[in-house]
Amino acid sequence: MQESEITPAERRRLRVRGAILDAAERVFAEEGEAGLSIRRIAEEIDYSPAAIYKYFNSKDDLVEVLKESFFGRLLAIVHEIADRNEPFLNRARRCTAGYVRVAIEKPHHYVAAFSGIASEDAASAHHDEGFDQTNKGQAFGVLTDMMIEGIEGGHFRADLDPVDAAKSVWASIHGLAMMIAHLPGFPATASMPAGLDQGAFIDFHADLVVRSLEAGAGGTP
Amino acid sequence: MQESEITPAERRRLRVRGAILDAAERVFAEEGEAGLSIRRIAEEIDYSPAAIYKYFNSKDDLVEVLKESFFGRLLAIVHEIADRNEPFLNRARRCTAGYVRVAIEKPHHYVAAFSGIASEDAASAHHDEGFDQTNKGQAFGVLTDMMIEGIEGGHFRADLDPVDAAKSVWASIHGLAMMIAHLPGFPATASMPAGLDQGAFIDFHADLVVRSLEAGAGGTP
DNA sequence: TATCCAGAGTGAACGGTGTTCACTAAATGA
DNA sequence: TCATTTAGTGAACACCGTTCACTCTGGATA
Repeated sequence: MQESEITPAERRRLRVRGAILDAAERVFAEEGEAGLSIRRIAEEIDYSPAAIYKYFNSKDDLVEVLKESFFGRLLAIVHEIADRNEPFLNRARRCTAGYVRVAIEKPHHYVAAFSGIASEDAASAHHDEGFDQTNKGQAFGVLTDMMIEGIEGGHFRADLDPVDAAKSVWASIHGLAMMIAHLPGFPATASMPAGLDQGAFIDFHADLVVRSLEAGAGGTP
Repeated sequence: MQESEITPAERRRLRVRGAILDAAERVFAEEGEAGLSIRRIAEEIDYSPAAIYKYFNSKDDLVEVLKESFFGRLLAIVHEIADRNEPFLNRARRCTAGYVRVAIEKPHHYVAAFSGIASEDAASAHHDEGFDQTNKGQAFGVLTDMMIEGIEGGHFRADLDPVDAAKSVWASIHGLAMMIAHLPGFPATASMPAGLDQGAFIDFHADLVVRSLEAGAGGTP
């Protein structure tokens, strides 16, 4: 027990667990949470539905793993962009646009990652994890750091609170990501007049979001 | 048959239909789409589950009515604010903040109104309704009109395309509404550092969103 | 008034869901 | 070799949306 070796049994277990997650990931990406069922996963990997419960306590737990790993990837990419060697405002724009682009690569994942959050958030608070321990907390940290850099560098308004500004920026780009995830093809949609295509619109939106923070803008006197 | 009088039978039918919608509305507001079941509605109004199907073709149809009526109310209130006699920038800020406030009054409704949209949007296009005939199209129209007014009045950057600007603004406020709907209490959340309270944050966000459009800001040269 | 029928309302069923539980069989440790 | 854990199973439970054959009744018609 105190050996840190990985036994063949453990390796087997990990492989089956991986197969379950792979199958789930595949179905989820294509058909979303609605199309994903325990029986479907079981069928896909030639096990009985009950077997899944030897590896996950519930369907929610399983889906939680998918969401966390997706969000982790999103975080990593945004982080990578944020650390590039580029003029600040370019980086800021690329970060916001990049967030949206990665988010909408797997619309079902992105939507789901925010849908079941209420309980999860309460749960993580209960587990005494600080806000910077969760994936969402880390994503938020990247954003806040960028605000601080922008304000201290004189790019952004000096009277901005970095935390509130970060939340506002997140809300704005989250909104675009959700719009695209829910109505695929947005901003080119049947219920709206045409305009920029999707790629250009993402950049346009990112530009506006960053611009709202810049020093020298109008606003309340 | 050609009489336009309302017969007692029709009145009865309308009353039962209303009772179904009332019960559904009540459950939906409290527990969301997950907690709403045909059997639950039937129980609530002392009918059998099968009876519901004499009034609605499917659960989706029923929920669609709830969503449409909520979105109609949201539209009406934003419209009302947009038409007030106030300085333009104030109106713009109040509109965006008002949208968020009304949206989060019934979080489940707001989320649902955007969740099942993909098919609905395709369906409405198929039915040859122009984009200004749908509730969403109308809401969008209000926003676009405001952009045009702002640009022509010299409040907003002259090089903005009103349609794209309206979409961007909508995305930004939609994002905040979704954030609050999904994580109740946002921006005061376990996974984020504290800052402005919810009411103040909505105004702050609205201010930033409007500011991003204002003439005289920085931005790409 | 007697008759007919459209339509409201029902109970039982179908196929689907997540989940549990008693059970077998195989692998592991002593 | 024996005991104990553990992977895996099939059947069942309680729910879900939906359908269907059925009864009953209110109102129009002959």
